[in-house]
This record gives sequence, C-alpha cells and structure tokens, in this order.
Amino acid sequence: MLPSDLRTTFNPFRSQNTVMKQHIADLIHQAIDALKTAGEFDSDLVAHVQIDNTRDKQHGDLACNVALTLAKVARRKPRDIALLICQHLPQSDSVTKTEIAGPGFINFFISQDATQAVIGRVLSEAEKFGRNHSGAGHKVQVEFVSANPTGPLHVGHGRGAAYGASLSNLLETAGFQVEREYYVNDAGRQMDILAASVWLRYLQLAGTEVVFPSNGYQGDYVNDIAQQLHQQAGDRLKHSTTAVMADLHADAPAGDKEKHVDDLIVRAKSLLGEADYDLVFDAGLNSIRDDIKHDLHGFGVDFDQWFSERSLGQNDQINRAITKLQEKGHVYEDGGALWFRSTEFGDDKDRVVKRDNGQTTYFASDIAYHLNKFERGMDTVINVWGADHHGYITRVKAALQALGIAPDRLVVKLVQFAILYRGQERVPMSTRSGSFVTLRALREEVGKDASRFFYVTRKAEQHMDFDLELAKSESKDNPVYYIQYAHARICTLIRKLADKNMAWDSNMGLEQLERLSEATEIALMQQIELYPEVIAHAAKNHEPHQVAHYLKDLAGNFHSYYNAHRMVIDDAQLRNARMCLCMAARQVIDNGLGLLGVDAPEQM
RNA sequence: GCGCCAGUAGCUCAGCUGGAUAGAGUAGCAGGUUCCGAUCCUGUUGGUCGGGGGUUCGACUCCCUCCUGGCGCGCCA
Repeated sequence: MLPSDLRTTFNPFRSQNTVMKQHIADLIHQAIDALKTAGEFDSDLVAHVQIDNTRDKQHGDLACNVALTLAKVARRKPRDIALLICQHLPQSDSVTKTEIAGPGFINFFISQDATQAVIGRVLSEAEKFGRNHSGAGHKVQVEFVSANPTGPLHVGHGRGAAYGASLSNLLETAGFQVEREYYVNDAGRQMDILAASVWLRYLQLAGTEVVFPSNGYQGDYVNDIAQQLHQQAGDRLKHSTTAVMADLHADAPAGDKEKHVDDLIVRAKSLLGEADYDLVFDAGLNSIRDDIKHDLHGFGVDFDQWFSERSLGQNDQINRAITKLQEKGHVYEDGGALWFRSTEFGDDKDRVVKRDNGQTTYFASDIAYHLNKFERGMDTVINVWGADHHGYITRVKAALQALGIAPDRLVVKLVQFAILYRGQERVPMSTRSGSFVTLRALREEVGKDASRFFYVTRKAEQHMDFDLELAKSESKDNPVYYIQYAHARICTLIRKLADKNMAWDSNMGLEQLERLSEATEIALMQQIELYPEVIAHAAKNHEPHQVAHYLKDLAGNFHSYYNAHRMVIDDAQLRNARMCLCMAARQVIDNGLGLLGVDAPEQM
C-alpha cells in the first residue's frame, strides 16, 4: 500500500448519467447478456455502453453506438449487431420505439410519461435539483485571485474571481468539500515599496519635503492610506528631508530607479525602527487587503481563508520545506546559493530556493505554501492562475513530486486575459497610462450580474473580448437579461394568478402532467432534464461556461413556449400543469444562475 | 530558439472527451402582439472547422508538420 501522500488524484467522475440514460444503458446491458447466454456473443466480451443525447429529434431522444464499437471484436456488421440487440431489449414503459439508423446506431424514443416525470423531481428537490455526490468525502481547495495587495483589483483580476467562484460552487454541487482561499502576497520587495510609498506620502502630509520616487506606487489610494496614518500617528513618524533623502542612489531618469527605491526602503527601516516600520507596512497592507475583500464581496465572491505569505516565514515553514527537500537529496549548493534540482522532475533548469545573500526566493515560499496546503488535508488543490504564470507550473509540480506528493493532485487552471471594449473601441488597460479599469469601476458601470455572467460565458483558456456596452445594455442583445427576464416572467405569472384567485395548485398540476404534450412543452422538459448532467460535466471539466450556455438555451426554450401558449387560462387542470412546468423551469434557472453568482430577480 | 494557450458563419462564441446533415447569439433579410411583460417569438441567408498530411467504419475532436495571434522562459514577486 502506498503511503497516504503518494496516492494519486481521486477521480470521482465516471460517466455521469441521467436517470433515463442509466435506464437505457441497463436495458442494453441486459440485451447483451441475453445474447451471450444465447451464444451469439463470446461470454468474455466487454461492452462499453455509451448513451448520447441526439442532436436531431428525427433520431429519437437518445442514441447508442454500442453496435459500432462492438463490430470489430464481435466480427459482425454493426447493423446486424444493432438488430440482435434490439430483438433482445427488455420491454420498458419509458421507451415507445427503437430504430436502427445510419451505420448502426440504436435510437430510442422516450415516452411522454417518462419525460414529464422530471417536473415532479425538480419541484420536490428544489434547490437541490442538479446536485450529485461524485465528490463526496473529498476535500478540494480552490485558490484564486490572490492578487498582490499593493493596489485595488482591476478588471484583469475579475475574470479569475468570477471563474474561481463559479468553479467552487460547481464543485460543491458535485459533493466536494470546498475551501476557497486567497493567497496574500504580503511579503517581499513589492510590499516594501508600498510601505515606503505610504511613508513618503505621509511625510509630505506632515510637511516634510520629499521627492516621490518614480518607482513608487503612484495611486491616490496611497495618499488616502497616508492620511489615515497621519491622523492616527500624528507627527511621530516624521523625519527631516535631509535625514530621509541624503546619500541615496539617484532616481531615474538620471539614475537607477530600482536602486533608488531600494535605498528608500532601507532608509525607512533604519529611521523608523522595526516597530514603526511595521506600523507603516501594516497600514498599507491592511487597508488594501480590506479594500480587496470588500470589493470581492460586492462582486459576490467570498473566501474561507486569507492565507498570509508572511506567516510562512514567521513560522519557519520555508526553511522547513527547504530542509525537507535537502533531506531527500534534491538540493545542492552553487555560487553561494541553494538550488533545487527541478530538472530531475522535468523542469528546464534548476531553480534557486535560497539566494547567496541568504534570502529565500519567492519560489521557496511557494514550495512551503503548497506543502502546507496538502498538510492541511486537501485531497486536491486547484490553483486559478493568470495565463502569464504558466511557466511556473512545472517547477511547482516538480517540488511537490520531490516532496513525495503526487503532482496530479495539484491542478492549475490558467485563465486568459480579457480585453475590454467599449463598443468597437478598445479600452486601454496599461497601468502606466493610468487608464486601467478597476473591478469596482466595472461593477459600478456594468453591475455585478452582467459582469459575473460575461466573465464565465467564455471558457477560461479562451481569449476574451469583453464589450462593456453590450454587458451594460438592458436589451435582448444581452444574454444575462434574457435569462433573468425568463425568470421574472414566470414570477409575474404567479403574481397574476394570485390576483385572479387562481393561485397555483402544484398537486393538481402534478396529477395532470399528461396534458403537457405541445412541442414547446416537450422541448422545455427535455432541456430541464439535461440540467443535472450539464452540471456534472461542467464540474468534472472545471468549465462553468457550460452552465451559462445551457441557461441561455433553457431561457430560449421557455420564451418560445411562453409565446406559443397561454398559462393563465380557465382550464384549471391544464393551467396548473403548465405552471408546474414553468415553475420547474424557474427553479432550474434559479439554481443555475446561483452557481454563476448571478441573481434571479422576481421582476426586472 | 524552446514551451503553454488559442485559430469554427461578417462579428462574439458553443460543440456533450471519436458519432449521424458542424450549432447558438448578433448583424442581414421576411414576418408575428386587440392577449400572462415585445427586455419576446417564427422563418430565412451565411462554413474548404487556419493550411497540408496521417490514424479508422467515422475526425472540429487524436498524431505529425507548417502558418498566424497571445503569453512565458530571472539568485523578480
């Protein structure tokens, strides 16, 4: 038996079948078994029975290709096999007809009774409809956003936030125990630059004349933080211009802006002393982190854990991780630095974990961090990263492997960047031009629902054009409103019925489902029936965009139905049956939008 | 140079892990509501799935090779 941390990734997802697909598959297995008994097939023949939804309803509702896949091993023509199977299929109330078509497909036509039954399941399972237990008993952590706390989130982070949040929700509906985590990069040089920036702005407010470094953080938010700090600490952190600015490397353009800012950091530390430097540092960190937290909350994204990078160093976890690698013989010294021999695990080159000046690298923190994740008992860890980090995957997986953790227990999802458009015009997003759009600005302009929806309508690896005008438009062009409108329409029906003393009677409706036989009604029911497998498939493949596309189709089915038939009618039996169908559709829209972090409003 | 992601209708994108005649939305065209919300519905035009080979009963999907675009290849974080 393998040690527990060497076990491979649990793969809970086998074929996720709907009730009906499973039933058909069972029928086919029974037929094949009967044919084995009859001597038509070898008794050791193994059939992989796959049931597909048909694209064209002329091909029935469900189709099976088993006759084609068996042709070779059974050494018979596919159509002959299909015929044999059909002749041995047990009777089923759910199947009205089977046909052999094309090269040897077996098409199944499902009875209306069986199709209508989904309505009762949706109404009784309600918000639980669509869930499954394939991930039961497994802990998975989803780490996402994790933007440096050196400034507000911008629209580039929004896609990762929307994707990670929806993915987490999806995994939960698949039965996983999910932990949502934000890794706070609160250590390192960038944070020191922020602290120095805050202090210099503070000095300016306190009346000390200093020149702000070109490499400092220029944003207005730094001023706000400095102002708060000044109110809080008074002039206690003040120093003279000469004390601050003397003997520094010159700033750009004449000098080196990197050396200049590094000198300022050293100066801040020496003039302020450790305690006061930490005060300034924490003022910046806490303010920005709280701001990010607040921003994300407004975006419908909340985390279970905000994991501090600094805590790794404070608890000596970085050195412990390096030592662990050393003990296993994967570390060597060269040029005064410590190197992890990652090439042994497929990396292009070895990587430094401890610099010649004794400082550990960011990579070393990341090794410790990922070790920590698994030590916390995660079976699987999912990292949602920006596409620019893909070069990093190999070395992190190499480190895990070196530490005895199966690398496939870490799954990295890369999210491509989104390019903003305002109609035809591309919105410049460079930080330098100062015109980059914050996530907050996006939320204020476009709204949470449309932003969340737009971010996840494209699959994550796909480059994406995000049109602000389209997302903003409250019209038919905008899919999120199209879906929400369907939901609101159904809610309006309920209100309408109450006004007319015709309140929806679900029991009567459920007894009369056989009255629902219009083409648009059947189509809507069939679409509803697909929901659980769409969810399962989306969870399995980490693809929330499938939910978005499904919901668009579902809303389309509803609107067609609504337009073709009336629900508020005198025939109480038919009226209540139709309302059962509408309310089932409403429930599925509600459930699906919920996964995507989009509200399902009762009126628009 | 090496590696990762992408290339599907004029535009924005799906395509259920290899299945039947490649689908939506939008744009274009032609229609529909005295009605429960027209933020809606119906019909229709539009494709050498980047190019070329290969694998097999069958390829947008898998393999090879070229072309194009994005990103990455630090003792930065």
